[in-house]
Amino acid sequence: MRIGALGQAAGVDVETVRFYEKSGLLPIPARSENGYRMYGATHLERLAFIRHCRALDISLNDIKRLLGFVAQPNEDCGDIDRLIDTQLSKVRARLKSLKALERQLASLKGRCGENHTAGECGILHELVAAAHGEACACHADKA
Amino acid sequence: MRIGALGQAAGVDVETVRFYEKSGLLPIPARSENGYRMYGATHLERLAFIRHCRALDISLNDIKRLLGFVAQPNEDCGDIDRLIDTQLSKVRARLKSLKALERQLASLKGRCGENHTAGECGILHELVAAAHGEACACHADKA
DNA sequence: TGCACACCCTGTAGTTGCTACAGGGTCAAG
DNA sequence: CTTGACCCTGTAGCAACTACAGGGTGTGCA
Repeated sequence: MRIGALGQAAGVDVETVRFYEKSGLLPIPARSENGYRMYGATHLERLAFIRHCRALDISLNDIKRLLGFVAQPNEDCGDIDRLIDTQLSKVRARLKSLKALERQLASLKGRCGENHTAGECGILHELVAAAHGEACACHADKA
Repeated sequence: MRIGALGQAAGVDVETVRFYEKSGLLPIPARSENGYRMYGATHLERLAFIRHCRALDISLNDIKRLLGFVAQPNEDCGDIDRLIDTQLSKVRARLKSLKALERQLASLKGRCGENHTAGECGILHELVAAAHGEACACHADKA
């Protein structure tokens, strides 16, 4: 199959496929006479693997490491476990800070008030207050 | 004050300060004889405002819009309200997908199992299964 | 035969929000 | 008089793509 078909099968843009090849994640494919890339089932599998890992927000670098394990099944897999663990920690940390963020934004929201000019806008007021280091609604929420 | 003092006062790297200036977020400061940037209290306020907005994950572009409102207090502030609202939606969407991610990673974690070779690794197994489109632990979790 | 159109190629530049140099100038203390 | 901390400009790098520009290829239709 050609790059377009591969991309479609995996739900990936053709540019992204070429990008993965350039990044060393997808093996260099054979070329047909006219120079078009020719892919087989193994390429599709590999691409699906990459996309699944990306859906888990695993970095391209880490995916490269995982692909190394797929290629060498006799290696110790402790690193795989640690990789997933690290990934989970990252996600949980981000989750925590996003939750704080949500609280802050939610408390800002609706503060706009009745006076619909920027000078009287509650939101802008709060943001400027923060710039002065005063207690603002969004930081007060931390407690 | 010079750029180093400003940066320290706002908790920002000097390179970042110059970057904000180049991006049009910080007004161009006066220069002393030797060409050093000279800042005053208004610059510090402005910088603090920017950092606070960044802490709320507001994009530099949106911050520029907010600064426009600060400069023109008589404008209608409806856009400010909408901006915060959009920001909140973004954060909530990201939160949702991160939560799904956490579930998926958590279910992968610990699947490594007893056999400590990559070929027998449960995690790798699951990831490869996903590449085949089979039900894998992390996607089965969706229900 | 001619041409439109969809697909493919390479290579480079753009996105966001910084960060990290390289290669220089300035200034006060020891 | 030299060391060191600070400042300057300008450019390149990060992640993970995305979007061209400027070309070639191949199929269908009139």
